[in-house]
Amino acid sequence: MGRSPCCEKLGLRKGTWTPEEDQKLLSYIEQQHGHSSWRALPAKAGLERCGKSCRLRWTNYLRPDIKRGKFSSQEDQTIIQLHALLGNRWSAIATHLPKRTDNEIKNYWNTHLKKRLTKMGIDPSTHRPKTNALGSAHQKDTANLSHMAQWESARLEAESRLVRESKLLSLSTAFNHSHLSPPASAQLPLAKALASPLVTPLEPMVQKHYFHCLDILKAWQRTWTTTKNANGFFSTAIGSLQSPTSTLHFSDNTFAMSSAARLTGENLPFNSTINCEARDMKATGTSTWQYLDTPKNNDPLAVTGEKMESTTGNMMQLNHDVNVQCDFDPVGGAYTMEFSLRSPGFMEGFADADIDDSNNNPTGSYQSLGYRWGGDLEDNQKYWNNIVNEEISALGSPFF
DNA sequence: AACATGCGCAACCGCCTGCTT
DNA sequence: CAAGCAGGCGGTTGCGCATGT
Repeated sequence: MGRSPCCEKLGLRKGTWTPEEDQKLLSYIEQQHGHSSWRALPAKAGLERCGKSCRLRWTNYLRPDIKRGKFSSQEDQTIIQLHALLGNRWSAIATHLPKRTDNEIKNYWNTHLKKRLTKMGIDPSTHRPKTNALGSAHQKDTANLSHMAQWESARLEAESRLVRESKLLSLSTAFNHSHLSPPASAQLPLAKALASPLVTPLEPMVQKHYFHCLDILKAWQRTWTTTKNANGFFSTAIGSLQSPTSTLHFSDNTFAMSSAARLTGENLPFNSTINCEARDMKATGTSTWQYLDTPKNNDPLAVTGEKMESTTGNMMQLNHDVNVQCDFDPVGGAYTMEFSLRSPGFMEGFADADIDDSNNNPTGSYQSLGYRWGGDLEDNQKYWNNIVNEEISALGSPFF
């Protein structure tokens, strides 16, 4: 059906706004009537503009809660990471950068960040290193970004799961909301949930999806480091972990989401034991090890996983063994391994791995030190508040 | 000094979704 | 149920300014 442009009416001004026009619009909205109806606003405010133009001018420029000026390096990083995760969903990205508009972020991406990534040898659309154009040293420099880009696949999986969950939920009374009638919620785009302004209360179920997504972001923003000690053991851990700031409890088992914790390094374990510890939750599912990169000699891998089940409880011990076997010579092989857990709530993992590769039959252990999963709204709200207060570096997960 | 080129960004355009009638 | 309206979103344009020749 579409909608005809509202500026086609004769006599309506277009182009750059004058200070006088700005003042009229500002004065009308702030001191008189707000902006309940953009279409009716221009005439009432004495502006020869269409309502759409007024709305854009207000939201992108005149609104008092807009931060203008140079983007900080932290904002740069956030935009790049979010773009890798969300693509060109500028409104969704803007919700994670307080006081920045989607239009400003979009412009900044197109004029600065895109070029910067290109210079670094990163394809700005895929966030992967451009192939065949880089030396190994450069590849190392950009490995982290490549690693980040791998989370995109995890995100897509999570998003598709969210859509499936939404479909199921839409059949229940839980989704009885005017904005989410069954046919609409069955196609609930995650981006819509993300794009919802925080000042507008989200429908509770959508809030859960929203905060789960933030959890993904949080996990994704961590960096993994792998070091090898003097005894020939590799130790892999997530960096910058802090003490918990709140206690989470898991109140329902509605959602099935996955977390993915990745280990990156060289000559990582071939026979591994995974010990998972969780609390206040019921976790069922299958964990898998997966080589994300092709081993050096392209030998096939034999990966086995065991189904795990646990019970609920205040303090639950979840022991789970996974064997990862491969039959290629590990020497010189560099690859990435993925360990994923699926649970009723979102989990993000923290793990430590000790791998002994000092003999010809390398073994090692991979021990999870804690998980954080989707909890109730209040706790997640605290978490979100911390993010918007730019305190992400001081955040930690409850059980780390 | 004059012109060309590049850049940044505000603003526009067209499409989409959801709501109302 | 269809049509129209309002607002939101992402892609694109074009103006103004800075820089280069």
